[in-house]
Amino acid sequence: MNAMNPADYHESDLYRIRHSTAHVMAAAVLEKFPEGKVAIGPPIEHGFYYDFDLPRSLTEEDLVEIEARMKELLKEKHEFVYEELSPEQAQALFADQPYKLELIRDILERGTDEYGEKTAEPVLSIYRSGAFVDLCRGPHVESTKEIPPKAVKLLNVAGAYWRGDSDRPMLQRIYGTAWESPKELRQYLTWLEEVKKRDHRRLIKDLDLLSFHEEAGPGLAYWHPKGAMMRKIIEDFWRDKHIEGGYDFAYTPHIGKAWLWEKSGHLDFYQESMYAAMDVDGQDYYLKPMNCPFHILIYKTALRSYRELPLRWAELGTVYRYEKSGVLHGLMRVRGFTQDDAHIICTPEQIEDEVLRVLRFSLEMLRAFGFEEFAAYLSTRPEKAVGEPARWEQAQEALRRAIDAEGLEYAVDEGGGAFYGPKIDLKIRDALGRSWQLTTIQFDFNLPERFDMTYVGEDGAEHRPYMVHRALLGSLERFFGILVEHYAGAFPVWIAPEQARIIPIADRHIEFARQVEDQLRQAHLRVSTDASASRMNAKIRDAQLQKVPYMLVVGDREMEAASVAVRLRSGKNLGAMPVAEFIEIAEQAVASHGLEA
RNA sequence: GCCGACGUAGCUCAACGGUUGAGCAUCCGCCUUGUAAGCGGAGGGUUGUGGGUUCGAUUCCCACCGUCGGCUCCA
Repeated sequence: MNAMNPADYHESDLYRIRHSTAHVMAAAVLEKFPEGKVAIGPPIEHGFYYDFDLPRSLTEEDLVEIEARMKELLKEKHEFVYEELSPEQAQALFADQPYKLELIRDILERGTDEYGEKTAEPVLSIYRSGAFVDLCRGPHVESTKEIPPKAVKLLNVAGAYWRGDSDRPMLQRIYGTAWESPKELRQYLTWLEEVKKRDHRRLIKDLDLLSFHEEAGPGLAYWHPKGAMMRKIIEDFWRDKHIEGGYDFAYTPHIGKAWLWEKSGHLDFYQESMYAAMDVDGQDYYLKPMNCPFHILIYKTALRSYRELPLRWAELGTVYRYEKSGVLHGLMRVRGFTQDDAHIICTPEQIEDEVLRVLRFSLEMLRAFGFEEFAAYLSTRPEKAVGEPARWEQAQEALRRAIDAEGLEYAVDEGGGAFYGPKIDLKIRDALGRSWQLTTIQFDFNLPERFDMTYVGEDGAEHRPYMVHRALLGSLERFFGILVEHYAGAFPVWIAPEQARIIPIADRHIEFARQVEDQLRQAHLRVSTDASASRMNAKIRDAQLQKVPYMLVVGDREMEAASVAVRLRSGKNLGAMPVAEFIEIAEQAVASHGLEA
């Protein structure tokens, strides 16, 4: 399911098919609910949707019915006929469609199309197909005969605000998908099943990695021993890399007085997403939503010289944010999480080198975890911003040059930066072709000002340092969830919580199995022996389901030869080999960060 | 936060206006096994929580909590 680039997609036949299918769906819905109001219905990445204002909530059965009716309509082979209208004609045609009237007003007054995008000149165009007519800029297929009915499927219903505005009415959105052929639809549905199979919320349960507890608070993750082992491995690797990368570490508290958050501005801007204050000896304390103010306090414990810059301070800092209940999603969106945070404090002259260094560092880190495809996003100065324009300019240039130096493809989000500074975000593509934002590298012209951070320059005067926040993996929880889905739980050997499982065939082999286990443990492999009463086949099945990379079967023959019969979770059987040889193979896999071999 | 759906044993799911069932897992036996489930037995749920309707609710209604699909949001 690799995505086309947006411009190509917009011009494609597939786009037309989906856009037209959305119209056919709207036609079917209006037949069923003649009093229904229609909003907008664009193509999206893997299909289309259409928003409706209907007299009642749609059910699963409605969807089945609507889909069946759509297929009939498609078979009737309606032409899509384009027409341009005068404002009066358009208003008359859509007199009982308030959402369309609003769109017409916008097209005329704001020069935008029905999706709110700017257009060259306002044109009120419609497409007729059968009895259905919709305000629409197109493009569409010539006729519904271009849409194979068996390549169309409705997927689900969800609520969606009119114009995406939470102050406006909630509409019902029907999501559907459409393809050029039934075969492509089947492939897409298979892909959706694969997505579901890899869902980290399922896998963290099946693999006994983490849990959540309703009784103890939503959005708060509990790391079980196996998940904790993996996290430890990730953290150890992360720390070692940071030492090599010239970072120092900090540890800071989890709570701080209101003063800190007033000073940082968090209470002004983000209070609604902070956990409520707790009263301690008559003072308000808050759980930290970010680590930066703490690092700044450390910075300010000394008069800093330009000679000690750049400072690079990293912390796996656990923060708490009160995310709205409806947005929590497994490990991907939680209320308590650990950022792989760092702050770089440097002089203006150093900024370019530092940015490039971070970017390279990030790519190296992400590659180590098996991600190979990256895309960069540069977000620049918004209308409302703090900090001198010259600094913004310099920072943006530094970011741009770093991206160029690494040869990354990137998109610019003009005016998309935070009010306090420009940033680069890096997205990775996972094994299913989905992209996830991980790394963020953000300038901050706000906090150094608010906390009056300074350093003494060569000239003996005080200067304001640059400060860059960066998180490479983002949050450990979320990164973990992404890793789980990327590998479908079959982690590379170096990360796998259990690298090898020894499977004695009969009880008389258990003692030998323990000896082997001990040898492997001495070689720093994570290993266990399945001494249960089950048969070998059941033990293998169990290890397979737990996605253990190496299964070492030991029976009479192995005991005789002091060997292990190595089975990989891929199903491949390497046969018997001396224990030392297996250790070598496993160590090789660990060192290469690869899968079992 | 908003719209909709859902919440039954550790897990996956079934059933029902009238004293909840299965598979897997667990425990106990028997079997001692050669590359994805050997066989038998036992234990385990005041059906998310709190109200209401009813002779009677797990089932119907309301509220709350949580989960799921989205929307808004994501410093």
